This record gives sequence, C-alpha cells and structure tokens, in this order.
Amino acid sequence: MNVNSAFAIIAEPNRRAILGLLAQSERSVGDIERALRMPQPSVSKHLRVLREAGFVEARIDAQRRLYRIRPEPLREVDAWLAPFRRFWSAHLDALERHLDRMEEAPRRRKGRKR
Amino acid sequence: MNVNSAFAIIAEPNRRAILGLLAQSERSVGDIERALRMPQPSVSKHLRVLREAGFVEARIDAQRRLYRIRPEPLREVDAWLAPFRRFWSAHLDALERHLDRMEEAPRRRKGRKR
DNA sequence: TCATTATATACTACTATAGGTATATGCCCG
DNA sequence: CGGGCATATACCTATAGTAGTATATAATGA
Repeated sequence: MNVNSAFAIIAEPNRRAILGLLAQSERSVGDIERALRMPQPSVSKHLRVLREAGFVEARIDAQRRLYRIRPEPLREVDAWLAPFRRFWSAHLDALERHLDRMEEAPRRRKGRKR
Repeated sequence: MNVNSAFAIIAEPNRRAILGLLAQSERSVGDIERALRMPQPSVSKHLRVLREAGFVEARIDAQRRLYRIRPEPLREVDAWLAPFRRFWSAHLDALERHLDRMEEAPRRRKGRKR
C-alpha cells in the first residue's frame, strides 16, 4: 500500500497522535517527542511523512522547528465521508431520543448486545 | 501497521471504492467485481477484511451474498476528525464558493448561505 | 446426478513501511 | 571557535499486507 493518499497517512497511529497534538497547538519536535514518549528519529520521520503529504508545515525558530496543522488533506477525508453520513445522521434524532431514554431509565437487563 | 483500526482499513483504495459502491446500495460480490473490474478473489478478500472490521455485513440470498454498509466504524473516523474541523469551518463560506466553482455540488448543504 | 454459477479460501511472492541505531547537519552561546 | 542542544537522515531489518493463481465450498437448476 503506497502512502500517497491522505488515508494511508493517517492509518499510522503515531501520526494520528501527532496530528491530535498539533490540533491543540503548534509544537516543536522535542515537545512531541516528550508528549508522546517516542524516540526522536521516529518523530522526525513521521513528521516528514506528514509534511510531504501536506498535513503539517514547519516554521523555523532558531534550532527548533515548530510544526502546525495544514487542514487540506484532512478535509479530503472529511469530504469522502459525506456519502456515508446519511447512515447515521438520518436517524440521529431517533437515536438521540433512544439514548436519552436509556440513560435516564433504570437498568432493566444487563449484557445488552453491541 | 496492523489492520485493526478503522483508519488502516480504509487506507486501501479498493476497499474505499467498495464502500463507496455500497453507500449507494446493497450489492453482491459479483456486482462489485463487475463495477470495479477487480478479480473476484480480490473482492472477496477485501470484503472479508471489511466485514471483520465491522464496515459491512452480508445477507445470504441463495448462492449470493448481498453486502451492505455498517456505519459504526466510519463514525469513529468522523468523530476523530472533530478537533480538526475548526481549521476549515471558520472559512466554510469561502470554501463553498471555491468548491462550487471547481466541482459542482450534487447536493446543496442546507441552510448554508453564501 | 451433473454442470454451472457464486463466493470463499489457501498458498506464494513481492513490496512498502515502521522501528531501531548510528550519525549528520545546523544553530546557539560561552 | 568549540561544545552542546535540536532535528534530520541513512542504513538495516523485520513484518504486514496485497495481488495473483489455483482450488475449495456451496447452492442452483436441468
């Protein structure tokens, strides 16, 4: 599987973790390294992949590079999801009512499926 | 990379194509095979991966299996995107004008003005 | 029953990628 | 200018996953 589509890029859990961090704020490589407890070369390599795929961009601050999100590729993913949303948004109201009822109702049986 | 997360499953382009088809309607293996011009074993194998990951379920109709979408795993993906939406929703109006010009919108988003 | 259609699985080979380790590059400051 | 910090890259290895081919299973209808 080639890492060329946005989907392949975010298939890697560490990269998703990095993106999750950067969603909060700009961070240096060292910040990420410490926050995620990953070896530095690993962080740099994942950042390279993310950068080349357009998910992040770097800004130089002395010896550090501050990385931040670039949203475009994630928007692609979001767009791809569009045709599927009807599977849940259509029934969202009914589902919400259902969940509301379950939450407030006393438990009648345990071990519900799914 | 283990194919255990929803993200790894949809990293494979053929699987996304299959899901795209099934988003429209239930289909048999043969339908998919013809629509996507893929070898039948390949279709079956991808469907197996999708099924075991909860993206699709099969219903038996004589010798055929009719596959259809199960939305849960895709909702996970949708949920993961939440923290990133602020990066583009702020500029959504401009984005929509842009998209209107590029592709055309098959479905108008409701209540969004420009 | 047999032939045919529909789908699944087994097996092999290839390739891409992630992790680990070592080292290189580059910048700052004393 | 040299030492130390921050980051990047090169190299190697292991492994997961896909495609391809052949074959198995199962249901149908003649």
